[in-house]
Amino acid sequence: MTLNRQQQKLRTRRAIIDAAFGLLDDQHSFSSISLREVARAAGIAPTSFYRHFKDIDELGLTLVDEAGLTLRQLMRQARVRIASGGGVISTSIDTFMEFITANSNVFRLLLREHTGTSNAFRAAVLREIQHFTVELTDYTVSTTGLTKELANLQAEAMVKLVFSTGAEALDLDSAQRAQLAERLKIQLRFISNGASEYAKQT
Amino acid sequence: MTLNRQQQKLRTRRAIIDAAFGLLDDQHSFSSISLREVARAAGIAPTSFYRHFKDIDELGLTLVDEAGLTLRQLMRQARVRIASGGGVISTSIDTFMEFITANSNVFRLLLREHTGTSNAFRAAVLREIQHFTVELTDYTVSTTGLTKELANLQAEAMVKLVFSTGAEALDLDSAQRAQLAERLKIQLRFISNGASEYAKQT
DNA sequence: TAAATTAGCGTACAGTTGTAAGCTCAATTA
DNA sequence: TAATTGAGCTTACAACTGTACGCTAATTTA
Repeated sequence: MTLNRQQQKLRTRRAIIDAAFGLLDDQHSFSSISLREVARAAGIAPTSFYRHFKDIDELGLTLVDEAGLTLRQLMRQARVRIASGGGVISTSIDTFMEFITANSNVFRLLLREHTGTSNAFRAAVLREIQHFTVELTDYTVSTTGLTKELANLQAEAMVKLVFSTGAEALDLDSAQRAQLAERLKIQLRFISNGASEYAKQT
Repeated sequence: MTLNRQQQKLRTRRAIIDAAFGLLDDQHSFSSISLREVARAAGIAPTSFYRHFKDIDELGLTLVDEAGLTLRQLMRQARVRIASGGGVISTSIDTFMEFITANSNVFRLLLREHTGTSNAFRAAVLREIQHFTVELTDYTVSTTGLTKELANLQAEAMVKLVFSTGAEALDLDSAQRAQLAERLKIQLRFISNGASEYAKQT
């Protein structure tokens, strides 16, 4: 079972991407790792890197894209779980917390590049998060009587709060994390109920 | 009017701190600037840096501390404005938006180090933000009938939402920023009203 | 006044970075 | 089969990094 050229190239590309993800943790951000480090971890010569990516930023955007894919898997998983019963908020947050526990480096990448030094990176992350917000807006419109306008405001606030809390959770142990999740659920109910009230008043 | 040694040393220290702040913008984070760059901008030899700071991280923590001070000025300013009339939420957000416009580099520093690679930095920023939350909690307890527990949940959600929105505002022009501020005010009302409702129900 | 302290400097060095140039050799194409 | 392509390599270099070491000269202390 020999690989042809294309397959081998893809395999090396994968090795680079995986190596880069593997180098990320709470102490190492994407901007702090060098092209040479990535190449070393991927088992290739530094100059071979250029056969796959124009420069390190192109790799970074690829990582953000892959992180976005993982995020969408999260959404799908949450939908499945909600369909099979349980509170919407509670189920979503439980799923989310499991996600950042299992994919903390992926989540960290998004968080950091969201406020990072590259405009392109920030825009790419923003796109992924907005995807989240749009989805939640649609869901809210279809399950409540809220206008699209109000649903969007509610969804945006919720997503921001969830991501912000997720960032905080990264530094906590699982007991504290569970506690934080419960607090978050109440806070999301504030928003949800507050938006309904607001809709009634106008 | 000659300076003595202590005064001169303080003056150089200030030059280093100011130089470091001056090097920060949307494209340059603290971790991306080098000790040599800072020294160059401050007009001293690289090795002289060590007469003032143990290493670059010690400078970083100093910057975070100064940023915290600036943040507290913001709170004070908001309190003054609220006292002289106008809605609490609206006045606070207007003050906040002016603050991040006038001190975008300071705010960016806090945002970035909040999710940065240094545990010490993250902790330092967290402390500053919690200061904010505590203050808002106290205020909420004293102006509404909410329990400290609920007031704290409300304040935390609000602060997270405000900072998160502030991060987004950094990349926008003033017109978009104003629009974002109005949306934020409504979202804060969601939280405020939602929390009141929640308190009634229990 | 003599001695001690110290902010700031210049020199130096080892380590790392990104990437240019050109080679090898296996897979692909003609 | 012969010619072409291209992934990956080695070598090389200039630019930069943090920081060790020891000096200078002015201030401060005794």
